[in-house]
Amino acid sequence: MQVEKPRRSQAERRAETKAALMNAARSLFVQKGYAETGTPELVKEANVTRGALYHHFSDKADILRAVIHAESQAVADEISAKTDPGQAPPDAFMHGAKAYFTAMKTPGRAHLLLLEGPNVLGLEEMAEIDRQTGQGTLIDGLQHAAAHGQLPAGISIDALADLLSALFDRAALAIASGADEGAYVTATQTLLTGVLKPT
Amino acid sequence: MQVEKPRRSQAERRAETKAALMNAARSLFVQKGYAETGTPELVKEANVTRGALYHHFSDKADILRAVIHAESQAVADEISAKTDPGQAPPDAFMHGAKAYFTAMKTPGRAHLLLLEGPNVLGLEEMAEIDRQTGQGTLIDGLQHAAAHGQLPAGISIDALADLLSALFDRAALAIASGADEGAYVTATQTLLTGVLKPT
DNA sequence: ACTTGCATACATGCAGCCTGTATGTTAATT
DNA sequence: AATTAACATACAGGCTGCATGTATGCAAGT
Repeated sequence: MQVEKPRRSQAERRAETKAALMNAARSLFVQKGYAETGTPELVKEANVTRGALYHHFSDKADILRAVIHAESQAVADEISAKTDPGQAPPDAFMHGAKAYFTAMKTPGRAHLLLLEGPNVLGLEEMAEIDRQTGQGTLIDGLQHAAAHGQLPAGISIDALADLLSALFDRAALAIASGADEGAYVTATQTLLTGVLKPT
Repeated sequence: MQVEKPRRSQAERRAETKAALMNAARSLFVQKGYAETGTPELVKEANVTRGALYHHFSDKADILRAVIHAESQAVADEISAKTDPGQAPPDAFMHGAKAYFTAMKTPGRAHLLLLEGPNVLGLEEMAEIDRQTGQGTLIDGLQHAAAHGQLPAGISIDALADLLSALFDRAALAIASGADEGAYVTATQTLLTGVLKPT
């Protein structure tokens, strides 16, 4: 019995172990939570050693950072794939929200992006990641709506975007946790149409 | 130099050390965060030993639980003191929200109740604490509004309450973090009046 | 083509800290 | 005086981050 050693290039080797670590991390962080997952258990699941882990990532939080980043990117991709860029503001928000809800239904994703992420990395860094991946879609949309006179005068777009963001997140989390999707979509829609008055 | 030993009753002694521990915990958890505060540091600040800590609390999270509970109770008390029970739903929510924002301005309170609490104890337990202290004011208010036909037909009160709760929390956190209070109050009001249509 | 030197990608071992518990001690209550 | 509550002290286990050791791919020179 000889274990085969398929001579891999450094780049391949590197990519494979990094992927193995991130897969194991995603799985365990979702299953048991970040704090309850130790690095010994993590590397065992990934079939590498702790040395490899600390070679690829600066510390334990850095793995979560990488996982979160990938997950956030996936959400942004899913949404932009299902979103029509030239859509009128009244419906555009609701379509975007639904796409967001759908993307967040991917198992474990809501847990990672809405719970573990903010907990470990903090709200500021999560906002920064959102900016890098999602490019501040919400604020753009609101500014567009404001330009068309569909927002009440004198309202702060930043504050409104912040509140709506919290709203969407909570809805996504509830839906992903098995709550009645229809109820949350309806409630979200009601709140949205309440601020966005037609031209 | 003789250190005085003021013969205290067991009840006094117990209350004093417990208070010292909770004060130290509140201070350090706010200053450095829960995870970054070790029990050795905590007991040093409280001038007791780790033995006392584990005599009064089952584990580290149990101290945070006690602090959170007290803080949540304080919020509930402040709000109910400034709230008129027999107020019409259109304004009642906004007055309640403002009272909530004000109560949450107490230094460290937002950090404890909206960040550390959910992180460490989880959303479910936080909801349970809210139920015990705040007695589900929001849902009551919404049901009252619905009974007077001030809510859109077919909307889920539970879902709406959940979303509004997330909204208020985010606003409170932003305000407590130094954001422009007026902007958030206005945005909150706009969203609220959007769902609550007058009779 | 082959070796020589080097950098990359890990593996292993160690030091420090932290949590929870078990056991010991003092002081109040009965 | 006996008992029990309220601590204090000591210990075991685990986990993180780093420091050091090793092997493998790679690139250059000859």
